[in-house]
Amino acid sequence: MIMERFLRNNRGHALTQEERKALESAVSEIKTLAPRKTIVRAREILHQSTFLMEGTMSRYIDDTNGVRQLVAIHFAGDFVDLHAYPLGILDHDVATTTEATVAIIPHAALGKIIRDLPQIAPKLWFATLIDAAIHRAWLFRLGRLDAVGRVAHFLSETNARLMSAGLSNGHRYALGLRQTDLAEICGLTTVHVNRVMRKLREDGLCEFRSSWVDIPEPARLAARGQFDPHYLYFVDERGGSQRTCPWGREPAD
Amino acid sequence: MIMERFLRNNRGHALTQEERKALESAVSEIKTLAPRKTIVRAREILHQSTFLMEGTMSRYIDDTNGVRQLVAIHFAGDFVDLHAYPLGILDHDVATTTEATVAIIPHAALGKIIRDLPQIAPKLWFATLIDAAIHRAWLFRLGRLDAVGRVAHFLSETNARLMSAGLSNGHRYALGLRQTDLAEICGLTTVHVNRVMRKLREDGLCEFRSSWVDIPEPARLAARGQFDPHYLYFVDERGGSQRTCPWGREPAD
DNA sequence: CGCTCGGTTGATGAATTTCAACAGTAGTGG
DNA sequence: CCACTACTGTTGAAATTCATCAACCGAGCG
Repeated sequence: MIMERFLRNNRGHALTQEERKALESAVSEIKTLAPRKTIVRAREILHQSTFLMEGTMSRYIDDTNGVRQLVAIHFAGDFVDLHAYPLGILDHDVATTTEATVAIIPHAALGKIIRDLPQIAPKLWFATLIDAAIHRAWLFRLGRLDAVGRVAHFLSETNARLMSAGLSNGHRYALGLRQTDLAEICGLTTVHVNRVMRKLREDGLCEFRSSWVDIPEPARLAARGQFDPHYLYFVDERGGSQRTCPWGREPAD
Repeated sequence: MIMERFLRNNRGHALTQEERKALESAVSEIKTLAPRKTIVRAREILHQSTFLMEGTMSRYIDDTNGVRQLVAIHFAGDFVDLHAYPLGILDHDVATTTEATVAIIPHAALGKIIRDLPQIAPKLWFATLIDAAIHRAWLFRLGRLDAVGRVAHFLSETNARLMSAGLSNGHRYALGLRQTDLAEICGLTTVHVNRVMRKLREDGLCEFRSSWVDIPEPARLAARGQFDPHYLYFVDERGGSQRTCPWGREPAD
C-alpha cells in the first residue's frame, strides 16, 4: 500500500508487484511530520531517501536575503529526494508544506534492491528524470510567462499531477498552499499573487478558497498558462508507442 | 579521446578507463553539425543519444508565439540528451548553437554496456542528475534574481563549467552566444540584455566582446549573481567526504 | 479581548518590455 | 570597388508589469 501511487501512470515504467513489494519492505520507518519543517539541508551527506505517502512537500533554494524559490513541489506518491541516492548530497533544502506522512528508505537497502532486481534501476532513473522534466516546465514558466500565466500554468500542472494520483477529479482539488507559497513557486511577490488570483477569479478561470482549487474549465486555464501535460509522461488514452526503458532486455529495439 | 571530458571532475563518479572505452566503442557515428540546427524535436521517439565533443548546443522550449526559453546549454564533454535513453521521448527540442562535433550513441549499445558493466549505470544516472541540479539553479536564477544578477549568474556558472572542461582559465573563455541567446537563457528581451551587458561592463564585472567573455574578478561577478558552484558537484580541493554512488557494492555504507 | 496569521487593497516607484530607429561589420554580387 | 543585404549590437522614449511600502480586514485562538 505504501507506494501504490509511485510511477502508477508512467508509460512503460510502472513497477511490477515484486518491485513495489521490494521497495516497500525496504522502508525503515514511517512517520508523520509537522507542517513547514525542513527535513533536509543542502550539502548534508544523506544515507536515506524520503517517499511521500500523504501531504505536500517542497524543495527550495533561498537567496542570500532569505527570499525563497521553490524548485519542486511534491504530492502523495512522489519519491521526494530519490536523487539523493546517486548524488549523496543535495543542492537544495527539502521541507514539508502541510503535515506529511513519509516512508524512509535507506540507501543501503535501495542498493540491495537494485542488485537483486536490476530492472528496477531504469524505472528509478526514470522517476528522477520526470522531476527534471518538471524543472524544465518550471523554467519555461518563469522565463516566458507573465504573472497570470505562471499561476495558471502551475495550477494546471498540479491538477494534472493530482488527477494522476487520484487526488483531483479534473475540476477540483485540495491544495494546502498559501498565496506566499504560490509566490515562491512562481517567482512573484505575495501581494502580486493576490492580485493574480483575483484576476483568475474574475475571468472565471479558477477559484482558490480555503485550500480548495476549483477549475470550471480546465482547458481554458491551461490555455492561459500555455500548459500541455506531455512533459509529465503520463500514459495517454491515445496509446501511441509506449517505449519502455531498455536495459535488462536484449539490444533488440 | 572522444569522451575524455565526460564526468571528469565529478566526485566519485569519474569513469574508469574500461567504462570510457566501452562508451567510446559504442559510438556509431561522429559528425559535425552546422550552427543553429535543431537536431531533436520534442515528442519524437529516439533511439540514440548525442555526446557533444566540440561546440555548443542548447535545449529549449518555445511558447505558442515562438518565443524561446532555453532550459539548458551544453559544452564540450556534455552528454546532451542522455536522458533520452530512459525517457524515450523528450519534452523539449535540442539544437546546435555553434558548429558542433557530436558522437552518436545508439540506445541499444548503451543497454549492452550497462548489462556488461553495471557499475556504469549509477554514473550515467548521476550525469543526468547534474543536469537536473543545473535546472534548479536556473530556476533560482529566473525566479529570484534581477536582470543583471541573472546574466552574472549565468556567466559565472559557465565559467565554472568551462574551467572544469579545461576551456576557461578562470578569467576568460570563448562563448559562441549572441545577446539574443543570453536573453533566451535569462528570460529577458534582447534589448534589455544589451543594457545589462553595458552595466556589467561599466561596473567592471564582465566584458563580452566578439565571442570572448572576460571576467577580471570572478568572485565579484559571482557575488552579483549569488553564484555558488556547489550544485555542479565538482570535486573540490578541500576534499571532504567524496561519497561515491552505491550499487554494485555491498550494502555497507 | 487582544493576538497572530493569511489574505486584501491602495498608492507609488522601479524594473523591464515594447516599439522604433540606427550603427557596425561581413558577405555578396554587379 | 561599391551597392546592397543581413545580422548583431546599440540607443531612446513610452508603456506596462510587477515590486514595494503601508495599512487594514477577518478568522481562529489563547
